[in-house]
Amino acid sequence: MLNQQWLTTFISLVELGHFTQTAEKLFMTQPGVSQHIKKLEQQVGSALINRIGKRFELTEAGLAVYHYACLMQSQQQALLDNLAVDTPFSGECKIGCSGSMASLLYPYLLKEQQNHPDLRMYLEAGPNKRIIESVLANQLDLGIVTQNVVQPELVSTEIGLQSLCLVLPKMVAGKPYQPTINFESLTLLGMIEHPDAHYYWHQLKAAFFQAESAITIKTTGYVNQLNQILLPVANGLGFTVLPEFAVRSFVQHGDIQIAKNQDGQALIVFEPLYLVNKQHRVLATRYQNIIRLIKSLM
Amino acid sequence: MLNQQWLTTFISLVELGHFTQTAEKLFMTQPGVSQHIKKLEQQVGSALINRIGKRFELTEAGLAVYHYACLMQSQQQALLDNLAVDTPFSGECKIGCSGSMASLLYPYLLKEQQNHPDLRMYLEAGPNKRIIESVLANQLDLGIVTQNVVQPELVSTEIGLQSLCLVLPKMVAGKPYQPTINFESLTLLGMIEHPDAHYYWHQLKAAFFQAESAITIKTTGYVNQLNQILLPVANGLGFTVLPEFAVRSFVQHGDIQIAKNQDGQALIVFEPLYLVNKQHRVLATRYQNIIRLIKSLM
DNA sequence: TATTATAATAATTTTTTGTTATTATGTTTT
DNA sequence: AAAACATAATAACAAAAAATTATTATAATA
Repeated sequence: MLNQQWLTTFISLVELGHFTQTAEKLFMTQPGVSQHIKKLEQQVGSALINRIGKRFELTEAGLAVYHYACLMQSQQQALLDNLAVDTPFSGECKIGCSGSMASLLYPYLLKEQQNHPDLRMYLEAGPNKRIIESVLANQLDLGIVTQNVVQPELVSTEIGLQSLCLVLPKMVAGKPYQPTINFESLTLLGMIEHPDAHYYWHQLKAAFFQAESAITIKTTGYVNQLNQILLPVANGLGFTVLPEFAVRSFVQHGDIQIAKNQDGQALIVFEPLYLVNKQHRVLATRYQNIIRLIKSLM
Repeated sequence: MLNQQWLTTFISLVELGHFTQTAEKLFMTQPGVSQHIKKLEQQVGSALINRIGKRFELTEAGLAVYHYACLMQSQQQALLDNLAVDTPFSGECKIGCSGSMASLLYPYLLKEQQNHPDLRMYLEAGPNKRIIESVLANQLDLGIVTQNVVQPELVSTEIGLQSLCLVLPKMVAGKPYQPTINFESLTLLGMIEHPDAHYYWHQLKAAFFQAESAITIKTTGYVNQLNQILLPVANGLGFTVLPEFAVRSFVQHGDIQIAKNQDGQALIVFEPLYLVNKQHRVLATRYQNIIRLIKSLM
């Protein structure tokens, strides 16, 4: 790797055009400057300056290295400036959660960013598994998941409950569809899949259809855009399982309904939400505020 | 400045997660790795890793420094790759010339770039003086000027002649304008200025109006966009002086005419064009081709 | 619990870097 | 044109930095 100190010397030399003056400016001796340049030329593998008597002219390579050196210097300054601060309202917040959680959370995060323009929100929606992997790989600092992770590298804190409900069409093939369903009718209707559908369905099945747990349900569609998952349901093409707040924000609310069991009780299960972060990475101060915001929303 | 070698060690450490393995990979000993990290932390001014027993976790600063180090490495690779090659058909060509010359030259330069996609043409139009300054400051490698520069830092080679002509409107205030002019009629008409107008006018005056050289001509307009200089002339608002090829490429050719003297001879002066570059900077190979192209156009 | 593996520390050697003194060669001044 | 001055290269030496070896403490693992 190119020696940065030599690059610094080279910058001064180019700008002053003078070995002795460069030495004075950098509190070193003139032979030191000569040495730095010579070594830099060796490292780079080509002449940087063209010596004309006691003056010199930059070579093609010299000009390129000069520009490079200037770039390095400014980038390093930027790095050091960044490292110095750990303020509560600036910096990048890298968070991951499910798609439905993202659509709930993102507006609030953006509002936060508007209030504090030096914050930069980076929100990634994905399934539990990928979020956990990303947190482990330092690509995300904070994850919101529905599983209580047991890995020793991670800490998880319960922050609240989310209610999952089974969403049905109001009409199927032109006829009203009964909200008081049984497992067989679901089997006939089929499921609209989405990234978390399998996991959500598993939760619901465990709560309400323990007996039939072995039977698999046919899939009648797949979308991974949250705001489009309920469209096929509204069109009578299948049922799906989603968090309640995601269902409430659906526009064509009249075309869907939440399933009930024989007693008229809504088919809803509550599942805990966990905040996940790496055990030994101290979260930056700015996350305290974000965590408070997330908790207040649950 | 951050020591690049230490950064390299840090990159390996982060990626391998292991001091001993890092040492092996970089052909050094394990205490050396420990030393590098310690020194880097001192230089940066904050801890880069959080030591948990024999394992470690990156800190906020550590992650930032890791990203920085990766960036440095790729940028340096890019630099060294660039330095290695001096091929005739790749690299940046930084050339300066007058606006009119630019409009003649640019299409050919672009054609050259299309034939050799690794070439990058950077053409700057400006007055002689600025071109010479830019060449001196290494912002341009090659200049085309109309003055035979005498500075010892520069070399200039004559490459041809350019013909300057005095352009008049066909009509002024609804009446045909006589192309056989004298100095007085020009004085009445006024001049449309552009960046090189003064210098061009000086040349023409010296050739045809030596007696009246002290008299100044009023200015009736100014544009620095070459393709718009002749518009006010076409509208009868003034005369101007331009290279002949720039006049020929003007669209509303019917609205302008080239001045003649009493003998019916066109008022044209030839002025030499010079290629200028720095004496002690060896031009990259790619310029040989460009110079050949320029000469062929003259 | 014993064994193995890993990283930190201290002491020493090696390498690198910087300085002084000197020389050769340009620049400027008279 | 000659003398005075200034500048950069070189060589020899001193100082500082970095790498290694040997050792120890401690964590991970069988």
